[in-house]
Amino acid sequence: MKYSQATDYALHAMLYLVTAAPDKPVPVQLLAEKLGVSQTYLSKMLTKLVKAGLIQSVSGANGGYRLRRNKEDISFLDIIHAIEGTASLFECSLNHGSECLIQQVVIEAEQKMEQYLRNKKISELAGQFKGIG
Amino acid sequence: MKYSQATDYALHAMLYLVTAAPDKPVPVQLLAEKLGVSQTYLSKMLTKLVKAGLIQSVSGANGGYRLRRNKEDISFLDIIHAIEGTASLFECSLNHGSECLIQQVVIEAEQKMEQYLRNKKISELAGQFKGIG
DNA sequence: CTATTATGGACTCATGAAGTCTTGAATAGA
DNA sequence: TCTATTCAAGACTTCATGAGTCCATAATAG
Repeated sequence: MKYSQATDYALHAMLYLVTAAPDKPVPVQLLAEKLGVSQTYLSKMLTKLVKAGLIQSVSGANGGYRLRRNKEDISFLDIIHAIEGTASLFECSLNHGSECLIQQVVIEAEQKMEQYLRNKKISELAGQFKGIG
Repeated sequence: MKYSQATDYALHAMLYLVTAAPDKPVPVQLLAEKLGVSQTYLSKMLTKLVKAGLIQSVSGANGGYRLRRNKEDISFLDIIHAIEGTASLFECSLNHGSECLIQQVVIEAEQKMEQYLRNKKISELAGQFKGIG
C-alpha cells in the first residue's frame, strides 16, 4: 500500500502554486520543468485538481493554472483526495451478518491520519520552501 | 491506495486464533473454511504471520497454527505490518537537495494512524466477536 | 489567423495483487 | 517403518492499476 507518485507530483505542484504569484496563471510546461516530469502526465493531475475545485485553469495564450481558493484553505487531505479518491483504505471482503468490527478499527485509524492531513495546510510549508529542486 | 485483501484475511484469521482454544493448533483447512477462502492462498498469509513471530506452526497430523505470544500483545499494526511490510506510505520521488517537507508531513500523518493501530489489540474484539460468518 | 495553452480519450508498458498447482519436508499414529 | 496429515515454498497464471505517451480538440490572447 502506497500513495501514488501522482499524489507526490500534485502536492509539489500545489506547493509551487501557493508560493508563486497568485495573479499570473502558471502554465503546465513551467510546472513540469520544475518537477522534472512530462507536461502531458502532469496535466492529468492538474485536471483532477481543477475538478476538485482547488485550482482554476485558464486556456489560451498566457493561460495556465492558479489557485481557486484562499491558500490557507487548502489542506493536504484536499489534494490527496483529489488524486487518490475518497474511498476508504479498508473494505472487509467477507460477508458477515453484521458490521465488521475489524473494519471499524482500521477505518477509525484511517480517520486519525485524515484528521492530521485535514488540519495541515499546504501553505504552512510555503515559508520554509526553498524551491523544488 | 488500499489495504490488500490479504491483510483483511490475516486480521480475520488472527481474530479467530485469538478466540479459539489456545492449546490446540488450528489447521489452515479449518480457517479457510471459516473465512471462505482457499487453503493454499490463506497459507501464504499464515506463513508471513509465522515469520513475523505472531503465530507458530506445527507440521504433521494434528498440526496447525497457534499463537506464539500473549494475545494481549498482538496489535493490529503487528498483523498489518506482517502482511503489507513496514515501508512508508509515501516516498518523495523528486530529488531535492534536502529532506522533503511534504514527505515529512505525510509520514507524520501516517504515524498517527500507526499509533492508533499499535495501541489497538486484536484481542479487544474477541469479546464482541460472534463468529466469522 | 496563429500561436499558445488546457482537456480528453485511446493507447502502451510494467508492476503488483490475487489466486492456483505442485513438490517437498515434518510429524503423529498405526 | 509406513501412511495420512499438515505446513512451506516456488513457479505459474490472470487481472487490475499505476505510470506514462501520443494525438486530436477546444479555448483564447495578440
